[in-house]
Amino acid sequence: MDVRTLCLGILTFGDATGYEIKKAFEDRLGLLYDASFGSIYPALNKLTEQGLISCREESQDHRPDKKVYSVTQEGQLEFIKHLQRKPKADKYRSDTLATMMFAHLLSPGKVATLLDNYIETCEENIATLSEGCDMKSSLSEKFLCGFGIAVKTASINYIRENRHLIEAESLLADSAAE
Amino acid sequence: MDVRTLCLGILTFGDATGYEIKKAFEDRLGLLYDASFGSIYPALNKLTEQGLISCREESQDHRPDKKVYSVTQEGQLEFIKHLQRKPKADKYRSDTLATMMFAHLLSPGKVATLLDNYIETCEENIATLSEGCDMKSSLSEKFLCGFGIAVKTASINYIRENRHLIEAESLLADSAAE
DNA sequence: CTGTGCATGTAAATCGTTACATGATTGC
DNA sequence: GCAATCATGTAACGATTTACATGCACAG
Repeated sequence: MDVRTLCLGILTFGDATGYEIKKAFEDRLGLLYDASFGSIYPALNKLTEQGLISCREESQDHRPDKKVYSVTQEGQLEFIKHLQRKPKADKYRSDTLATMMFAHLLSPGKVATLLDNYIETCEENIATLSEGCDMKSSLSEKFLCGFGIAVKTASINYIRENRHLIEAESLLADSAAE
Repeated sequence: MDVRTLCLGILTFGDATGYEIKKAFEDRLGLLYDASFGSIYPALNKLTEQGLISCREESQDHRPDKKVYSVTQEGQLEFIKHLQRKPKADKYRSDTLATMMFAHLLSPGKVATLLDNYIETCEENIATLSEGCDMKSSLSEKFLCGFGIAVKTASINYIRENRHLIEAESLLADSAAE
């Protein structure tokens, strides 16, 4: 799903400014998708052009003016139509795991450190998600949060139980290099 | 990791043509990364320009000529240097899961179908990975394969146990719409 | 007085896919 | 005869990030 579509979707939860949409990306979809201002603002302009959202300007005291966006009927319909499409396959990108494919080029110490750091990051993710999970209002947010926790927990367990495989590969290459 | 770097890495396993590198992406990294010819061939040309790989042309009987690439010493060093860098955070992109965030706009039937299909896809992934896992020669490949299986298995279990959350959200919105 | 939060935007650069272009061989 | 596999490449297009540009308010 591209930023444009996701912005439209986020606005179905209620009116918001570009700035708030950025936060919604972090809060609601942080696990899956993110977007920078450089993609959000142009996306909002395009959606407005297309009549899928509307915009009203509000001036504030002690704050910069803001543009509050709302979904139009066409926008809501367009988004629902988009949701009917066959979802694309998941994609899991991991620099660390990719690096592990080249364990034959790394020292056993480096491999161990990478795996330790990876586990640590997963644990931090779980902590953040657990914290957030209770605060979330909607069931779907709890669902996604829990999904993240489940996947990260499984990742940690797998690595703890199988890191010897990758560490062996590195050792092997290391001794061969002598 | 970008395609250029990954091509360099794949070549550390042995010489290969662009075509074979494409297959290596599928075989070794299919779970994590993929690349099209449109990115591989230009990457190989650039790496050659930079002197990180070298190229020899081989003509074949009954087959088109091919260009076989090898990593140079500089290339190997450059790649190892790249591996030392702090790996970027993992990113899990899922259209299906993102769609679930908008369950309030979907019929309960649609949500159920999406989840069923998602589980089915995960099961297919697991089957493919299990099959492949035995055939893999290197320990690191087995490790990655196993990782995929572990994550997908955890995903399925989580969804089976928690799909009621998301299905409730959809039902709620559905009844409110009446 | 410095960083953080609020608030919006543009332009350049990066990275990648898709589609096109070409062409032989092998298996069904 | 048609699809698949082998084999290489370019060009158009799309999406997104990064860096830049601006500016006020509040807390430590």
